[in-house]
Amino acid sequence: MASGKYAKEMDALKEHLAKHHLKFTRQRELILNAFLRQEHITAEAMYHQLAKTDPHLGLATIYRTLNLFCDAGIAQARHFGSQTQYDNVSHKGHHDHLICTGCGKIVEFENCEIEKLQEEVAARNGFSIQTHRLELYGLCTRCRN
Amino acid sequence: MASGKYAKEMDALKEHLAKHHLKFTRQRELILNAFLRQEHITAEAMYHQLAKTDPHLGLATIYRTLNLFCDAGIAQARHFGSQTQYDNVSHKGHHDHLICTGCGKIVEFENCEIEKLQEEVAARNGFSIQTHRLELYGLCTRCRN
DNA sequence: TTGAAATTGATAAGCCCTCTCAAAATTCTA
DNA sequence: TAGAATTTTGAGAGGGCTTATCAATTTCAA
Repeated sequence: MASGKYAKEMDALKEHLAKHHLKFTRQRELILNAFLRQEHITAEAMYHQLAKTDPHLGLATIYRTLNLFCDAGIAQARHFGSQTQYDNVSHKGHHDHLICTGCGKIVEFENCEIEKLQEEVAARNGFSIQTHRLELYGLCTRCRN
Repeated sequence: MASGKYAKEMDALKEHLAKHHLKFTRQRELILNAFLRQEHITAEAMYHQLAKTDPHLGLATIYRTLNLFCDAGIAQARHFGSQTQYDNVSHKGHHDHLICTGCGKIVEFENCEIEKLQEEVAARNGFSIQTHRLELYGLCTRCRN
């Protein structure tokens, strides 16, 4: 049992590592702690952020580790524009996105009723939801003219 | 007024072209007709599909044209994996997905209540929805053991 | 402690998409 | 309708983001 601020996710990671014969490294711990402070981040952004304290951390390692987090259910990759955003699944207030197809504007929102209906749909099909992704595409007020 | 199976979209395209001082070309007509037969397609897939009958149609032209369709409101780009999917906006019968993170099983579903709530959220934020994407990730019955 | 196996960092390579530019096609003008 | 002006096309070069490669290092189980 790990202790500390992010004990739950640390345990989830360790369990995933053990199950797949992977190893717990300084870099993985480092990147996990940095990642969990964010709601969502790109590999590039994390690279620059960590470079301040760990200048020798490679970009490839960041990518590999964030993808590992996705496998472990801690992160979720989302393609946004030309880059990949890694979302923090455990972040409270999971939010969804309204995306304007005209100007690219993004509005975040949260809706409990929708989430409840999602649970119902999942239950009807024998699924237990771990996470979800909802993106609404349309035109914002300004672009509708 | 265009005639034929896809008259409505053809008119929409011509109107957009006229408004922006662009030209109506053989390639644009060709690609539009091929595109409207699909629910969604990638530029690469369309390139190979059209190569059978028009081997000299360039990939860059496909990309340019599909992006033009997006500007004209006929198509909509969506990043999926490493590629861009161009969705046929006029296509009805949108469905969502339940995805098992254990075995990869995918179940399609449709839920009017969720769609209604989506409309409400969008309206509250001044958006008019063109399309959406909803994916629920979790474990199916079998994988939960 | 020791050896097998996994990971790392640097960079090359790959993929997807856009840019460039001369030749061709379309549209406008008279 | 002929010619001029403008846009588009096709082919390949270029660019951004991500993954593959590989020798050196680190982890972990026995």
